[in-house]
Amino acid sequence: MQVANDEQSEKVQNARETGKSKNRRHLLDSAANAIFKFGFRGATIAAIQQESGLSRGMINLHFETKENLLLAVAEDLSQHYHTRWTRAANDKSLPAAERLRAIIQVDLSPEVLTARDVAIWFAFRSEVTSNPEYRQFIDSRDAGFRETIIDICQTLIDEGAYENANAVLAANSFVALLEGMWTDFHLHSAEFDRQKAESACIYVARSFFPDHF
Amino acid sequence: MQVANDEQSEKVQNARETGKSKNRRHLLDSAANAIFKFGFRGATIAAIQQESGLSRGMINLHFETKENLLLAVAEDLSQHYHTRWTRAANDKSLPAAERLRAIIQVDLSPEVLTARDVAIWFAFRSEVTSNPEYRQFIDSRDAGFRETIIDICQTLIDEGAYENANAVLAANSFVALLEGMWTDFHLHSAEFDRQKAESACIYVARSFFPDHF
DNA sequence: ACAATGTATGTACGTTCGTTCATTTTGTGA
DNA sequence: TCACAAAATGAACGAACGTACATACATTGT
Repeated sequence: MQVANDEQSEKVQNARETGKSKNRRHLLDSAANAIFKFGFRGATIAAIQQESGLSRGMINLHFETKENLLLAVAEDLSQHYHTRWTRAANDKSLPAAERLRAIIQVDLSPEVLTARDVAIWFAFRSEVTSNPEYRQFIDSRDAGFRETIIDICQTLIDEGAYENANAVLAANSFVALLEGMWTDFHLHSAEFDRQKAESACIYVARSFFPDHF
Repeated sequence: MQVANDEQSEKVQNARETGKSKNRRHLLDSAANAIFKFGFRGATIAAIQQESGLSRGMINLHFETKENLLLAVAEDLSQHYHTRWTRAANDKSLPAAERLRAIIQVDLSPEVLTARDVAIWFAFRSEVTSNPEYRQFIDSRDAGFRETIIDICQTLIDEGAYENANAVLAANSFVALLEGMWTDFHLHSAEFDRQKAESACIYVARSFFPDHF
């Protein structure tokens, strides 16, 4: 979350404002760490405060309520992921096959697929049925992501003139495949091998589009 | 000589014993419902008690602690899933391709893939990093599952003499694919279509093993 | 330099948490 | 039938929860 200044173009932050936004940022990280270390249930005000090293009242000063802080963590995570995959997917100079490869690589990169962040994804997703407010943030692979993959698959099918191919089915498979890799990483992060995961994804891509991969 | 048959062999349940185990079973379901309705954090003693209609002390009587009850819920869920997929996978009379199809179908069936159970899977998985005791139960697709899929894939590769095929990569893809379908179902249960999900899985299977699917 | 204003602190408060346990109810065996 | 034991109950407890708020500190504009 960016600091909302009066003037959108200029960032004339005084020492006071920079200090405040710095603490806000620090609280987001501390809350994320607390969720990772102690789980959703263990991420209490006391735990987050101890993690941050700041004072107890800080959370309510910056976020009013603890729930608002958690929502801000989810939003932060969502934005972080969104900027990464769109950066990889929207490089129109690359051919479709390379864009698909780039999306896969980003999804499995140490920048996106971290033990902490994936644990937090799971935490919010676990309560999405009981707390619908989380939905807007946890649905990282939203309609836009899926549609992008569909477009790429359709392009590849057209380029390769593959018979009996189906862009929607192929795209759904890819989305599920990537989700499943995240799950595997979350549950077996010690044995997880990013290279093998990528190989499996490319293996699927080659099966779908043998002339491209 | 006297045969010691009185103990352990038969379960002559009293009305008292049946009543107790009935309440235990009821508490497991009530706890599961509470997790589904209110999330892991909202599944308090009070919530579970209200859900069950039983008295407050019941939980501690049957499970000592609330955490034990949660562990029992995880164990119950794990066993339920395990019996289902093994039943589908171990029918040796079926050819390998049909066994793979059966596993896919079970995984996506209304018996296994329910909104409540998947939400509970996510709940326990979300805290597996902070509470290692959960690991033994939440790893539904354990080594046995993966190895079974690998075996099936290897059999199919041998049967079809597919070139450039790799059983491990194919199996990892299938496991991730099924996990991803669960995630999709969890996040978009309203729009989720079991038939389309199965079609996507079969689409992958056909891409891997065109002579079999 | 100095009010004014925004930021930071930590104690205090009411609520809710999980657990305990004295009591009541129910089923069992003699 | 009756003494006994197991099962079930719910009020009571200390601990931990999130929040409110009086206070202290730091930065700003004049």
